[in-house]
This record gives sequence, C-alpha cells and structure tokens, in this order.
Amino acid sequence: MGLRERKKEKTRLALQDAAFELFLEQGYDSTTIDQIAAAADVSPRTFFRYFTGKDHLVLWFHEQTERTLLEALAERPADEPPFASMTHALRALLRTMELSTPEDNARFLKVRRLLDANPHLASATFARVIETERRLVEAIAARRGVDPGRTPLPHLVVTFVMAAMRIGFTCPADPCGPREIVRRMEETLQLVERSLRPGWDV
Amino acid sequence: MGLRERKKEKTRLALQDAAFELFLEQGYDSTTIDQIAAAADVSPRTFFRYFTGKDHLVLWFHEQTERTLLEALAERPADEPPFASMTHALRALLRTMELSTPEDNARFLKVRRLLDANPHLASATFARVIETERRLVEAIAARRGVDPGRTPLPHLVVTFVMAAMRIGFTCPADPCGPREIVRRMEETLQLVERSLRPGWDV
DNA sequence: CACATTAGTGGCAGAGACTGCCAGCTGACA
DNA sequence: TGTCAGCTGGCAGTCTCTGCCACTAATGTG
Repeated sequence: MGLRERKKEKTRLALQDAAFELFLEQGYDSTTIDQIAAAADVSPRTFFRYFTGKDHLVLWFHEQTERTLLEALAERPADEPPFASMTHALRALLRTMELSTPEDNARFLKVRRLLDANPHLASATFARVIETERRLVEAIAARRGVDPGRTPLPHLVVTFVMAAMRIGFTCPADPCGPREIVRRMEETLQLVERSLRPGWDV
Repeated sequence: MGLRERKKEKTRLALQDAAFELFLEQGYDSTTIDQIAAAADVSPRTFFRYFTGKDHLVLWFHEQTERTLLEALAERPADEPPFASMTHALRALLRTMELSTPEDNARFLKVRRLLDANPHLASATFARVIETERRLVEAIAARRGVDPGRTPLPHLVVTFVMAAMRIGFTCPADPCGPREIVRRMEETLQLVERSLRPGWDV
C-alpha cells in the first residue's frame, strides 16, 4: 500500500473520529461540516471528496458490512439452495463481527448511540440496507439465471434472512455491544429457520 | 368540512400536481422548490408548511397507505393470532387500492415512474416503509402486552407480511398500474403463507 | 352584524449543504 | 530528475430549509 493510500485512509479516519466526537458532544444536527473539517484539519471542500454528506459518515459502516456480505455470498457454490447460501453468508458476517478489535467496538457503540438518538440516521441506514437487499437479490437471481422481476423467490430468500439481521440489530437496553447484537441476530436467524416449512425454497 | 380545510386540500393538490408535472418534464433533481411553488401559485415559504421537503411530495402517498394499514390492523380483534391480523390488514389495504379512481391511478403511475427514475426517492420510500413496520410492530406488541425489544415475534410477523407488500411493489416491466401491483402483492402474500410452518407464530 | 380570535400566507434574512472550477502542491513512476 | 496524475484548498454560487414578523382571511361569539 503506497504512501498516498495510507494518507487517504488516515484522513478518512480523522474525519470520522472528529465527527463522532462532535456528534456525541454537541448533537448531530448542530454539528456543521465546517466544524468537522476544521477538527480533522482539512478543508470543507475536501470533506466532500471523502463523503457524500454528513450521514455518509455513519452509512460508511454499513457499506463495509455490505461488502463482507456480498463477498461471503459470492464464495458459496452456485448450485447450493439460495436460502442456505444466504444463512451461511450472514453467519460469515457474524463471525467477522465477533473478532472485532476493542477500537472497532468503541466505534460500533458510538454509531449505535447516534442511531438511537437520531431517527433520521436510523432511517437512512435502513434505506441503505434495502439497497443491500436489492444487490443480494441481484446476485442470487444472477447465479440461478432468473429474472428477479419475474420470480419473487430470490426476494423472499433475502428478505427472510435479512429480517434476522434487521430485527437482531434493534436493541432493548441502551448499551448493546457487537457481541450482544451478534447473539440476537443468530437467535433471530434460528427462529426464522424454524418458522419456515422444510423445502419451501424448492 | 369548512372552507379553510377545503382550501388547504386544494393547495396541497395544486402543489403535488404541479410538482409531478415538472418532475416528469424536466427531471426531479433539476426541479427547484421555487419552480414548484410558482407553478402552484403559492410562495416558496408556504411550500414548507405543507411538505417537509421535495421528497415528501412523493412520500406523502405512502403515509396515506400507512394510515389505512394501521386503521385496518386496529379493527382486528386483539385476541386474533398476530400473523392472521396482519394478513387481514394487508388484504384490506389491497381492497381499497382496487377501487381507486382513474385519477388516483394516473397519480400512482406518475409516482411509480418517479421512483423508477430516481433511486434516491425509492430509497427514501423504503426507509419510510421501515418506519411503518416499526409502528405496526408497536401496535401488535401493545395489544399483546409484550415488550417489542425483548421478543422478536412481532417483528417477524410484520416483516413476513410486509415482505409481500415490498416485493409485490417491485415491477418487472415499466407500466405497472395499481391493479397489477395488487395482484403481485396478493400472489407474494400467498407464497409467504405457504412457506411458513403452520402454527409458527404461537 | 360587528368584533375578537385564530389559522394561513408572503416576504425577508440567514445558515447550512453541496457543486463546479481553477490553481497549487505532492506522491508516483520512468 | 523531470513529468504526470491525483489530491487539496479556496472561491463563488445555487439550493434547501428555518425563524421571524406583518398582513389577510376564515371562524366563532355576543
């Protein structure tokens, strides 16, 4: 990895860390991009070369999740039943979440607190999750050679599995770390598996 | 209904109709709120007293849908199994969609074309749908007297039924009117019902 | 019918988000 | 070392959205 790329990575992290600190300190809405850029020692103009907007600072994390999920799905054999592939992909994601570093955990908790405090952000995140579902449907339909607009089965498969992810993500109490989230997702996924009639996804 | 309310209704419709005409004519992004307000003969300031933003013009339609859905659910007996209540509520919505006027159909098609042409709008709509799901979960959990954060079953029930709504809404070909959408939703709902093991939602 | 009350509107000023453009700097690579 | 591509900063400008105040019109009351 060249010096240029390392610098970019550093700037991105500086922007995110500065932003989250400001968000939690003085609120998301009352934090301006000028403040974030100033705290990260870059120009406001540069901010928009890294992120499309303020909410992208948060959405970025889900984009990483999506990448992991799509890669895990791509590694499954194409002739495997789609529901099995999806459950395996989700469990692969859960495994990577489990071995996250303490720093990752800290960031995760910050993002969670932000989402809980700002419905608008949670909303944007879920919208992004829907986009992820669309891509997963595309992938599954492609490897089966079917038109996703014509047969609802790929949609159903993805929706059922992602339901576990979405439902498991909602937290009862305030402080809910990644391990607890993973536990809830796994629990919900098993509930989904038990709820479905064997061989439903022919 | 007093004169005041009738006027408001008229202004809202003027704004929406003017906006959709402009959107389809010159694109969503290149249409400014000033243009919309001018076309509807109100001040830009007034626009924001009717809609929170440009996207709200489109989201407004789903808000009506949500209202219908929540009312239909509220009318189901509280001791009915939740999944049955949800399917009934969705079918009640489908029935109201079926007897829509030709004008409603025209607006529906305009909205559809907008959503297809602007991923951002589709995304925002789905985010709003997620919010609807949250409220449905709340309603179902409330009438059972359980904490939705603690038990995933209400979430699951709502997700499964709303999956039919979301999946049925996606269209294969371009011109897809309300009747066709209703047909697809009903079809998908039946698929969901067949996929679930009897008595799964004890 | 006259009046006070209230809701709705228009216009203004201003903050904040975002983009296009150009000039200057700095790794990358031969 | 020199050229080149890529990143950055700053400026100007548009658009979205909000608070505020004065003005008009609908409503309800004596």
